[in-house]
Amino acid sequence: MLSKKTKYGLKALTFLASQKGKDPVQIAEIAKQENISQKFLESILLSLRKTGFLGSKKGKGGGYYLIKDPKEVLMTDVMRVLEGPISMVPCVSLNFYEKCDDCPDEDACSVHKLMLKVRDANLAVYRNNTLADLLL
Amino acid sequence: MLSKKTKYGLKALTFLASQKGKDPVQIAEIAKQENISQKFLESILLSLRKTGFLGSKKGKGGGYYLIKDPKEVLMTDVMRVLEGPISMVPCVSLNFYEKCDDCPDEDACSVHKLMLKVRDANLAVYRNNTLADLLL
DNA sequence: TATTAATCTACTAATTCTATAGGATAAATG
DNA sequence: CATTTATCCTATAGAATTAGTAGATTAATA
Repeated sequence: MLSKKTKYGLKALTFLASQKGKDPVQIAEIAKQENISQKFLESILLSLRKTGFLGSKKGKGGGYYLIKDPKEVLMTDVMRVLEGPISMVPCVSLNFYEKCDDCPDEDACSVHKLMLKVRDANLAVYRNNTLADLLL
Repeated sequence: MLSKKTKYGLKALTFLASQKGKDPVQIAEIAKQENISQKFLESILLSLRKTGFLGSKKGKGGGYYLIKDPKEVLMTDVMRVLEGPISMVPCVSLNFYEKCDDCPDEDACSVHKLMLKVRDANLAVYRNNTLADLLL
């Protein structure tokens, strides 16, 4: 299941991408438009800022704004930050690889074999979609 | 992340599929060979029996055995039983559809749009793989 | 300086996951 | 028919994760 964090994060990014200008948008505005708990959204936007997707401005007229062009924002990167590894098991992860403690031989593992295919299929989708592709 | 339940279930199914004869295999034997907690595996095998993947026999010489030919066991069905819906959000699920309570218009939802593609990609993998494909 | 809005820390409630315990039931064997 | 063997079933408990809340702080603007 997709976490609410990811769901809300994607909606917020899409909302910001759909704004005409590059003026900062307040958390409260995004939360209202997208039906998201404001306090929860607050922490999500913060993490998106710390990972380089958003910029922010404090005080009056402040808010969040996209740093890059939506066409340059790959879903692989967004998903890894919001949802975590794209792989369903660490032993097939490109960016978060870990050996299974219970599995003596990776190459002989049926789960490993299946999850490799699943990983590749998901990567293909995320690599071929940018924030701009979510816009309409 | 793939749950341990699914991981263990897949390993058990593969183990049973790799057996030469159709003689029942005891839980203890599978648990030992695959490094799985026996009691946990017990409940997993039980659910696989109740959903028509396995048969069982009690008493001495008893155990679990595959009911179908591994070639006939689709990963779509296995995954749905062990891991639940293949879709990451209910609003794109074929078998477990539910409307999002926060989303006024599905067709305008960026998350919906992306997750449709993800679902299709995953379905393609699971539909094209049977238990027999995990064997080597 | 007053107002506005993001920042940060800490905490809580609910849910799900991963088991474990213990007895009931059924089948085979001698 | 009694004993052994192994599945069946219910209940429960600890750990981890998720989702959300509270409240004080910091920075920018007018």
